[in-house]
Formats: sequence, C-alpha cells, structure tokens
Amino acid sequence: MPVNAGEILPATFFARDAVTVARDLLGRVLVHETSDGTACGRLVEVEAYRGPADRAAHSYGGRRTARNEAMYGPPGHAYVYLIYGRNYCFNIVTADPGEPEAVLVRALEPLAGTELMAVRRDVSLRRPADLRLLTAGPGRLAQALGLTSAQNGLPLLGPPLYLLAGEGADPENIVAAPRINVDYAGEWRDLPWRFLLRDSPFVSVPPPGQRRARMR
DNA sequence: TGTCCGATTGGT
DNA sequence: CCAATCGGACAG
Repeated sequence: MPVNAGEILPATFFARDAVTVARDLLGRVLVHETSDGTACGRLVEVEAYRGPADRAAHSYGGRRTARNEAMYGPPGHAYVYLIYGRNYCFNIVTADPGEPEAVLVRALEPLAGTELMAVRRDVSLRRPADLRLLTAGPGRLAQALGLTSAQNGLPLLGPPLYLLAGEGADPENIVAAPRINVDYAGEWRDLPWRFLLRDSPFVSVPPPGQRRARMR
C-alpha cells in the first residue's frame, strides 16, 4: 500500500451527512487487505444516498430490511449488496446510527495491487488504458478489490478494510452531476449528488457535456 | 409461496 | 440496444 497516503480516516469523518462525506471522500484511498494480497485505489467518483426522504435510496420511506440493515448502523461501516445477480455495489455508511445514509463508490484510480485486480477481474493489462477495466464502475471496483456480501456490515476503520486520508481533492477539480441509473427516483433523479474528479480518466461516466479526461 | 426487478456490465 | 442472473422486496 502507498506509504505516503496518510492516516486512517476515523469514525468521526463518516459521522456527517452523506453529501458532505461524499465530496470529502474524493481523493482519499480505499485499501483492502486479503490473504491474496492488498489492493488499493484513489476515490475519483462517488454518489450520496440520503435517508428516508431520498427516493433513490434503498432507505427511502424508512424501508429497513435485511438487505439495507447496515445503512442504519454506525458510520464508517460497509454496506455491500448484490445487483442484477452478478455485481456487487460497495457503499460507505455515513451519518449517525438510525439515520440510513450511505455513499456509493463508483470509481477508483488503481494505485497498488493492479496485478491482483486484473486476476480478480479476469482481464489482461496490455496498455495503460486497460486499467480502466479494473475499477471504472461500481461493480468492477468491488470485484477488483474482492468486496462481496462477505464484507457487508464490516467496519472500515482499520485492517483489513479502511480508508486513508491521501491528498484529498482540489475543490476546483470536483464536479457535481446527477446520479446514474436512478430514473425511478422522480424529482430526486436530477439532484447533483454524484461527485467526480474532472481531470480523472478513471471515472465510470464523464459528467454531462464533458469528454473523458486523457490518461497521463 | 409467487412474481417482479434492480445504485450494472459486457457483448451485439 | 439488450440479455444475463439471482437475492431480496413485497403482495397475496
């Protein structure tokens, strides 16, 4: 893992509303250590999902089920669920216990453990651009980091699964855009609660009206 | 118990 | 553009 990525983010970091935490998470570093090795990446795209009022959220209307139970738990824990029977989505629980908010991690910039990620994803890295196939998209990054329902509800406050402060993000470089694939959410569909780094080629979908940033 | 469907991905 | 694929949500 990167030695200069700073301290582990403490529980207090996550004990804020999901929109605030989402913005603050950009530029941080997610690390997962397993017996197969360590993989980590810098967060370049996230989405905030807020409590009962947010029609796009699994906790809309106060829904509380076996699946989304982790959203109601303490901040700084994982909420992982299976979607379309094939992909996992990795979320970071925020806000106080009982307030079901979370941040979906939508894309990472691979930093270390890329070989391990490539094996898990079953892709070959022939050119630099292939790195996008590892972690550009929520299902992809979950698979690349070995995140499944086995991690659902686990704390993110230390090994084997945690976040490092990293360099953070330049506010000028942060773009806010509507969330992806929440057409069912009515008026909540268009809220700019997807946050991404303008200059990152590793985002899943560039913001409206912008071309994908070039790889350097 | 039965039916419907998704905070996605990859191939046509 | 569309099929894959299955656990969970919800109605009855």
